[in-house]
Order: sequence, then structure tokens, then C-alpha cells
Amino acid sequence: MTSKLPSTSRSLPIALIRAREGVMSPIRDMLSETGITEQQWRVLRVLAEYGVMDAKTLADRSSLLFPSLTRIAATLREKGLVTQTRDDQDRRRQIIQITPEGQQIIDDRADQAAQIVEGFKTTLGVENYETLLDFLALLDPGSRG
Amino acid sequence: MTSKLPSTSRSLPIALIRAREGVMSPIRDMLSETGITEQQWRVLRVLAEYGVMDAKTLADRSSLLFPSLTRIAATLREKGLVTQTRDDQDRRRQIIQITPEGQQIIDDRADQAAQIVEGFKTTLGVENYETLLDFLALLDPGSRG
DNA sequence: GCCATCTCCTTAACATGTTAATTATTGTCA
DNA sequence: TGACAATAATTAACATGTTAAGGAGATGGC
Repeated sequence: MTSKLPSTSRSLPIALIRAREGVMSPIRDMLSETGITEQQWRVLRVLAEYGVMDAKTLADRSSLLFPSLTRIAATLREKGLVTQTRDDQDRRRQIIQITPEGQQIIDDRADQAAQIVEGFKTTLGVENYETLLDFLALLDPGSRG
Repeated sequence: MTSKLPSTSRSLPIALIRAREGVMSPIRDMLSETGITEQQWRVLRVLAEYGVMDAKTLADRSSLLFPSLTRIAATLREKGLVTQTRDDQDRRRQIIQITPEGQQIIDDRADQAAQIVEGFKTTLGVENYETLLDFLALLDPGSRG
């Protein structure tokens, strides 16, 4: 088979990068006032949604590699937005929990973030938006059978 | 308006990250043998497709921020995969060109990379694949009206 | 020509992505 | 039990993402 590469203007990886940049740009603008990064925001959101959990689960749910999460957790601890304690049953595990201060950041920005998302739903149309999420899930090996 | 954030399991930014990871993982595996990174590959591909160009255009077409491109170009120069010369007409501009060694890397892996892409087309179906690219373009402010 | 301004590029500083090595703890099985 | 494998987390090293600042060259109005 002598297939040829698609033009970079029609490349899936590049399209994913550009779409991500388009989506994250207004979110980053919103977060710039809070002093936390996009990834720190993501970790706090997962903790707010699911509650306390161990670091490995948190990394998975936040779509972060473990070394990244280790650093981000340290930063969030310094900011007083999460606490980290060792699990007594399995002393390898670190249990991470959001603090009231961390929860406050989520609460303060949830509406604004939701409106940004609504804007993209409007851009694509609600039906296309859901279809897009389905297609993206198919590209994620973690959500395929 | 008291909108609520979508669950992180149905979050567009996270879905984009996970999809990108799913797509790039096999490409990174392929590139690991060559000693170049995903971004260096992207730069070489753009240069191979469009030919010689200035650094700003290269950054745009590669979807890289300028500071990143500066570093990547330096790395590729050290590897002997590109050359960089100052533009005589506009001495602010840096002209970047792929070398035969750089072109060889593209040529050696083009078929393999194309087959990886074909795999995703099969996963989604050709029609859905094209629809996905269209949706992603709508999220990219650089390609909207 | 001169100055303000803009553009292209580089550098710096910090955060994250990525892979590999290391440590501490737990689980397994002969 | 004791050796060995597996797991959770950290650390290290290097590349990139991101924002801000700075340097060099071009541009336009006066």
C-alpha cells in the first residue's frame, strides 16, 4: 500500500490541536483572573464533582499523567485549594480532597464557564455538539470497548 | 442565568484532550524510533508540503506558538534536518528550509503515518471522519469567518 | 531625516507533557 | 516466611505550552 499523508490543513491531529486551542482560549481568559491554570481548574472540577479520591483515580479522571498530577497537587496544596493525606489502609495511596477555598473557586466561576460551553453549543448546534462528543469518544482508547 | 457545568465525563475540553491522546499515541510510538518529537514531525511535514517559508508562517501552519517554534527550529538545526537563514529583503525574517535528511525522515515514515490515519477513518467511518474535521474547524477561530 | 509604532524573532520564567528511573508499599506464591 | 512481581507515588530530565519582556529591523507620518 502506497498511501500518502493528508495535507496538514486536513490533518486530524492538527485539527484537534486547533479546536482545543479555540475552546480553551476563552476559558484561559476567564481563569487568568483567578491565578490558576487550565489543568488546576480541571483537577478542582473533578474533585468538586466526585469528591475525595486517591491520586491515581484523580489523574485518570482529569486526563493528566501521573507526574503532572504530582506537581499540580503540590501547587494546589500550597495555594490551600486541596489537602493531601496518606491512606491508612493502603499506605502507598495519597488521598486528595478539595478545600472550601477550592470549592469556592469552582462555585464562583461555574456559571461563567457554563456559558462559554453554551456558546460552543450554539456555534455547532446542540445536535452536532453531541455528535462531536460521540466521535471524540471513539478516538479515545480509554472509552472504547 | 444559573447554568451548571457539564459533568467532566461529558466536557468538551477533556474530550478533545483524550481524543488527541488517542490519536497521537500510535504516532508517538512510530516516532520514538526516529528520535524526533511529535511537534518536530509536524514542522517537518509542513515544510515538506509547502516548501521554504519564514518562521512566522511556519509557526501558523504548524499550529505552534512562536516561542515554541524558535526552540524547535534550533533543535532541528542541530539535528541537521532544517536550515535557517536571514531574509535579505526583510532582515527581521528567518527563512527555514527542510534538508534532504529531514525530507528523508518524512519519506521513510509517510506510508506508516498514513496507515495510522486510515485506521481512525475506519474506526469512525469515512463520512463521520470528514464530519468530525468539519466540526473541529468550527471550533477553531482561525478558520471561522 | 526623525520619531513613534509596528512587526519578526528571541529570550526568560514558570507550568505541563512525556518517558524513564527510583522509592515505598502491597500482593503472590513456592 | 522470603524472594519476587506488581502497584502507587515521586523525582529527574528534557521538550513543549504559555505569557511577558526585550532587541532588531521595517514603516508611516511629519
